[in-house]
Amino acid sequence: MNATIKDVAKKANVSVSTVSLVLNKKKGVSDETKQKVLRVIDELNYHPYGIARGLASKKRGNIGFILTNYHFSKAEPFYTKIFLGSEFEARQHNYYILLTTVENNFSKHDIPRFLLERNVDGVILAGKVPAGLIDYIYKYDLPTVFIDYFPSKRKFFAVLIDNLDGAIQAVSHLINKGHSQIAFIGGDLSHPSIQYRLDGYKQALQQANIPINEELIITNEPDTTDVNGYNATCKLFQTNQPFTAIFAANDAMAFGCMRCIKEKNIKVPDRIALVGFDDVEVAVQMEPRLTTIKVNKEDIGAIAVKNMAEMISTDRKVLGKILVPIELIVRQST
Amino acid sequence: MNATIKDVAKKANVSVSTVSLVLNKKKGVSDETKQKVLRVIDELNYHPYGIARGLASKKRGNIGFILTNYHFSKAEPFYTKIFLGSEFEARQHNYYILLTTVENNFSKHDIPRFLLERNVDGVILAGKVPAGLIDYIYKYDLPTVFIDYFPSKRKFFAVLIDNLDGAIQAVSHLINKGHSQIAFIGGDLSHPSIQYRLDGYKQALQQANIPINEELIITNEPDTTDVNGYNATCKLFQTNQPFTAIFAANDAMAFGCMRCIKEKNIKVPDRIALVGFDDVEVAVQMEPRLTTIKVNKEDIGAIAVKNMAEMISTDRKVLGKILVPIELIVRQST
DNA sequence: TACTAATACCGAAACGTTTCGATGAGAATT
DNA sequence: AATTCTCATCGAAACGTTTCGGTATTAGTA
Repeated sequence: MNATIKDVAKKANVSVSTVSLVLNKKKGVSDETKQKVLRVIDELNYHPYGIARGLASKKRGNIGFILTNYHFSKAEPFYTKIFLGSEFEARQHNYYILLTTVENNFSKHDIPRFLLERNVDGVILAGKVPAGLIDYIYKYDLPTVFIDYFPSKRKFFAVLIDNLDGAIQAVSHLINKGHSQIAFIGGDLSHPSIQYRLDGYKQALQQANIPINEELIITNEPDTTDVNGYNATCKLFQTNQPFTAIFAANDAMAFGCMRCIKEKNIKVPDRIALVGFDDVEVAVQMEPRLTTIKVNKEDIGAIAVKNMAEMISTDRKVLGKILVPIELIVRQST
Repeated sequence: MNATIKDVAKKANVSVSTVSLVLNKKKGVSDETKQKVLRVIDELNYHPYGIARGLASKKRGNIGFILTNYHFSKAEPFYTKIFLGSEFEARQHNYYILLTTVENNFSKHDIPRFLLERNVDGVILAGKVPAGLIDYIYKYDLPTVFIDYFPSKRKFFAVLIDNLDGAIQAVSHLINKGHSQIAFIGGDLSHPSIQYRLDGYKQALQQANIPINEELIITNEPDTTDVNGYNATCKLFQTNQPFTAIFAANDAMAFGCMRCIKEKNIKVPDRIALVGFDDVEVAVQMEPRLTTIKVNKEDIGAIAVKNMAEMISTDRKVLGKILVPIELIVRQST
């Protein structure tokens, strides 16, 4: 039904291998034959059969993209956007992304099928994936890129958000606005990103010679969700420490924070200014609109794929971290 | 490096074809040899090489998933959730989803590569995809499933939201709450979904013997976004028609609607009740929380894949529409 | 007992490419 | 004139499966 390379060869009066050479833009074909072959390819509307190509060449043309179920089904499409960025970039390099989600409680029975069937040339791991899975992948010795997370005791290549710089910019912005009593609400310090944001908060204060008031740092929430932002803010008010601004570890917490502030009938930004982190969609829908640190999520995915493509083509592993720059977005809440 | 079917055959003292039979659970193998082969497979940690399998069997084990760029990057992950549902269901049936996004202004140069390389056994098209692409796919004669959209002049199989029923339930709910002056705000009636929601609105009123007041129906917005919801609501107030409830064509519009109402310092639900459609994430974050019609997005994707898997395995095309049931979620806005 | 049917298994072709070593024709070097 | 080199092209193996026709072996039937 569909034309094969044989049909092309026959019609062009050359051998199959010559057609293959033309197809793969390899040298050793005269210009004349090349043109002839290309013409026939066009006439027959021929396109190489991907799977046969893969079998012969050992190249799959696929990149596996693994994230946890939890990360993919979360309300804010943070990782989804990263994935989208990967998808776009992948097409530039002629790769498909095979996406799979894994459960947090990983067992050896849910090893992604694309690994078992050796269906990918490399793997991108986004977010905090189970350690068991990471172990497994390292055995395969496949090019691997981590996103927004990295394994503690291995060599790796990771694309990360510049959390430190983001936090510094956020807090410096508040300082420039005249604030000096600035609170921090966060949670889950075991996640490197949150720890860096706290570090940045402290550094910014130090740079401005503002003493750090530990009572204004609320970090004992279990997670960085809306509800925890609400709770942390309530706790903050209970300390009775004076403050005029809050830096929330992410937008979700900022959202909960705002709810708490509104309940107390306090005006934002008049009496309290608020800055978030991530620039998720809801940040714009907040009332007043949230000043925050923008992370270009699509870029992250694209960078990951770009490096992956390079690893695959050069056949050597890159190591290290890439910090993706952030941007301060000033809106109404400060 | 990796064990092949030959290795298994040799070690189990059987032929390659026998191993293949065991692998594919076909009959014609004695229980004894089957056990022997399975044991060796386990010992060698053998797993068939997907690509070779595909080449020999003509089955690809992939399903293409196409949506427009616009639909994938939109704020609310409506289609993303559908995609996630597909992904989960696909794994149940041992398929991969190859996702690709296409531009709205489609040209023959951006035909998804998985079609050119014949890398998929079927295609799922989510949302309003360019007609040119649809034409192309029909030429391939691949199993095809549409989601939330269908081509006007072709035979097709589609998974759709039960918009009519949803609208009837939404409006009936308002009527049961004692409302009789109920407005409708919508836009883009050319999209079948919105038209059905308007139809349902009218039917519900008729069932309750409430006359339809055309002045309370605002549908001349270009699209169903937040901003348009805001504008439509402003227009509604300008008509000076009395009303006590609004049915918005979707949650995004309901969100804009709420903004407009709040600006006028009108209490919801005390003076005006509000119902949306879709149950997107922000519906819960609205203040007051939005009563709406819940659409199970993951289900939609799952149903699409389930039917696709069936089409592929039975090798015949199913035609018709599947209406996915909806659910009224009563929250604070009514 | 001789023939047929069913069962378990095998060998080899086929799937559509890439790749590598071989070949022949000219051109360049000795 | 003989030799080597380069270049364009080709033939065939290889990739790892599935599948189909064939063949012993055994069981069943007349």
